[in-house]
Amino acid sequence: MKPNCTNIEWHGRAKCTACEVRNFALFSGLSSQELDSILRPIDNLHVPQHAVLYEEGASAFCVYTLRSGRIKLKVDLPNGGQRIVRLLRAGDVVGLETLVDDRYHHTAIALQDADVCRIPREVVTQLDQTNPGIHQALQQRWQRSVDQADHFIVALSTGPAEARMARLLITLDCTGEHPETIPSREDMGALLGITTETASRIVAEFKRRGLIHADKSNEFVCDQTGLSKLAHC
Amino acid sequence: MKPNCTNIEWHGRAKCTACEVRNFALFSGLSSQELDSILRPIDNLHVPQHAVLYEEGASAFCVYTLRSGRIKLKVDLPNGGQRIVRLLRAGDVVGLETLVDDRYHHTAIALQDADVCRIPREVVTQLDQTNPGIHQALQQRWQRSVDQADHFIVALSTGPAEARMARLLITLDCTGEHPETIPSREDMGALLGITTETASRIVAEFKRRGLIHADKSNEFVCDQTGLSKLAHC
DNA sequence: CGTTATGTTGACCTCCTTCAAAGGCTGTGG
DNA sequence: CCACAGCCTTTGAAGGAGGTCAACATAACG
Repeated sequence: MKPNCTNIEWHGRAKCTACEVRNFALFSGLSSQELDSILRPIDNLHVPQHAVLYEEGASAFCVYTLRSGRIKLKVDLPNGGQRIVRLLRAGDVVGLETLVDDRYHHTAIALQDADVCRIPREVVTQLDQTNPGIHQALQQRWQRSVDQADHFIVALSTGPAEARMARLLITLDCTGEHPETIPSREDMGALLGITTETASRIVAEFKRRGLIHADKSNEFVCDQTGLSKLAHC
Repeated sequence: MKPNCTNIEWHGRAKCTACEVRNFALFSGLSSQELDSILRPIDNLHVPQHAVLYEEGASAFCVYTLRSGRIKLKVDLPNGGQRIVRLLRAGDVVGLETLVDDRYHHTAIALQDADVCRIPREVVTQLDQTNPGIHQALQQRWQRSVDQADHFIVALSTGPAEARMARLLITLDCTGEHPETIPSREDMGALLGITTETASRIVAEFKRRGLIHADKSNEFVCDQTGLSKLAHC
């Protein structure tokens, strides 16, 4: 997790003004001028796979925008296990609770190598007050969190394990054009509220039925239509 | 569901300025003057038990503040069943998605007779722009929705059914001082992602073990400490 | 007082967990 | 380059938890 933007050497620094995240992320409503004046305290971090971005209960000073990669938000259970409550991808905001609470509510871990923009709380709150566009964008981000959480309840925590797994794979959206890295069986279990073994069994069975094709080491493609039949049960 | 505030006859109309909701709800940052100028378009509705406040997918023009009673947010499943994704009580805001979307994302139904304040979207958005206090309050409401959704994932959709039920009863917070109306077994099933029968079995078993005492018709009190032992499994 | 929802209980069977072991992949050191 | 360790995945067998279907009890209601 090494800083980038604050390092003048970093070639990506200049790209921030033309950052691809601008198009869908928090700052889409800003002019280049405004963007420049804010950019200084914002830092670009690389989060290697399995690295912890922040820990549940830790002091929260920053919000993050996910530029690439995938991040999971998990909560530790009293019995030693863990439950994943959110799965974030490029364009999602991480750690919004920073704006109203001084502690993070989850532990954020990179599922794959990820790039994030670290934004101090004050930057966001200030922009929020001065710029109506940001304000609207923030509300949308918040609602998106709610919608994603609801999806975890309705789609990933309801019904038999096989249907949940099918819905998870659909959620991951791994078509031929967009092959994705398949999560570990342990993570899939924590996502669906089932054991690692059951997750393994179901994935293995899906492979046998031809619903999943594991291309390379851990890239995979899946039959969306076939899966959606199972999802409706 | 009959309007109150707009009916000049209604005696509760005057109470709005001294509304007990003011203390914890959306308008806690407002002066009496400001409050008065806005109050006109706001209406107080009574929602009888089992009545539908709004339906999933319906056009969303209003946000609601829950003054009393309890409201469930549910989603219909493709197989005919249903999943409850939120349980709201006095002070909670209902239908926040109105501010960023023109459709409601859930169906809102009163578990018990409820009183709500109906607030047109424009009132909230306008206040949000002019009054920083409202702005902060709104963000907190939004985060609260996220936290409640997360609680449904972590506490009510994780682990064996008995532990989930124990956590649900703890969440309902029915001590001796605050006896609560126990939800129907069907609703408990939809809350926990289990069948009505299993919900019934567990509740009956809890009664036998003395963890729940059903006082009156459907008021009940429960042994919080006894339940929390089961919750940790 | 019959009729209809809602709660309770039983029997059976499926699904999932648990415990255990074997196979595969990766990295490391000899 | 091979051997070995460590981790993850896969698979098996057994037991338990929860689903399903059905009967019955109880409460609510006209």
